[in-house]
Amino acid sequence: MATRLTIGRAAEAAGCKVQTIRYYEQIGLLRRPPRSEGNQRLFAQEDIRRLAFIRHARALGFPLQAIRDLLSLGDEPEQSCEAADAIAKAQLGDVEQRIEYLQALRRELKRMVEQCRGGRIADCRVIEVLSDHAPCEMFNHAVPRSGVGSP
Amino acid sequence: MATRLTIGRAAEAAGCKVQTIRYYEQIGLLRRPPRSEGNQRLFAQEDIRRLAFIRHARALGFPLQAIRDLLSLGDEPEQSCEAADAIAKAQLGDVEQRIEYLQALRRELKRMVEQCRGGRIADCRVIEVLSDHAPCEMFNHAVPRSGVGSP
DNA sequence: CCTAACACCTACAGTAGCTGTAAGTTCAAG
DNA sequence: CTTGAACTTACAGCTACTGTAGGTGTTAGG
Repeated sequence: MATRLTIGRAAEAAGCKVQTIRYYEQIGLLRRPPRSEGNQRLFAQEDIRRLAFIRHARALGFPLQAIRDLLSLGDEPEQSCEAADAIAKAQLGDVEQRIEYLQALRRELKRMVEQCRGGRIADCRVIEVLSDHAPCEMFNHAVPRSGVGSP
Repeated sequence: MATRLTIGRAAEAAGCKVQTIRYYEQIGLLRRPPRSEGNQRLFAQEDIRRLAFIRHARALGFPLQAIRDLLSLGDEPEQSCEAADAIAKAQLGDVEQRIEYLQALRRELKRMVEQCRGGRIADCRVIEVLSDHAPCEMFNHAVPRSGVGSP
């Protein structure tokens, strides 16, 4: 029951473009999958899961290098625990800062939507509220240049 | 006490590169600030706050268009309530999905760090856990192409 | 006052992470 | 066996920066 998928189905499953998958293969994030008689890629379920993981992590703004690090945790389960621990902890700290910031953003957006019920926007404090994190270095690795928005 | 900052100080304050600020000015995300005698930009505190907001939002993976929308909530407080409401609600939905996903990521990272205390990584389930969100369309606009990571 | 060092200026080229297009091949339905 | 969608490679183009070149402004020390 080796239900292998062609690249189009894989892309559909992961919610990304076909070219993105080929790109990930090219830069070594995904293995080079076996090919059909006619030279078409055939992806196993494991490939699809790995791809889905990459897409989710990208959607959250993790750069490919951080994703490479996270993936290495699963790829080399026999590597020293300290190394894995360091990667996981760094990502965890990053994730917690993101959550905190997003919760502040959510509070303010909710407040605005509430206020809107009453007619006009009196005072929009989105910027004030969300820019005042002065000493928070935020993330250690840079934000995706190209839209990490939504795939 | 108009404590205006030169571009270098502004960049330091916001945790970004000098060129990034000039870029934001160029694409109209930041106003063209007043200049000194010698033609150097002088940023007011309000500019810095706006810049800090943009950087935070970018670090979270929001594309510049979404940031433009958020900023417009503050820039045009007299705009129709329906328009503002639509923007705020769309962003709110996006933000809530991000929070949910990040919380799942946090749970799993914590689990790994816990497990790590015990010595070696027995079974790393990071990928399994985070790729199993099959039917979650996640975000509506694409992920930043270029690193939203950290600046 | 003069100069060295450093921050600023414009302009443009290069990078990451995709995304689209062109030109051609393969596969599955009818 | 044909038609058309899905695949192939290759390469150009996009977003959001980032770096570099070549020149000007600003400031600290002598």
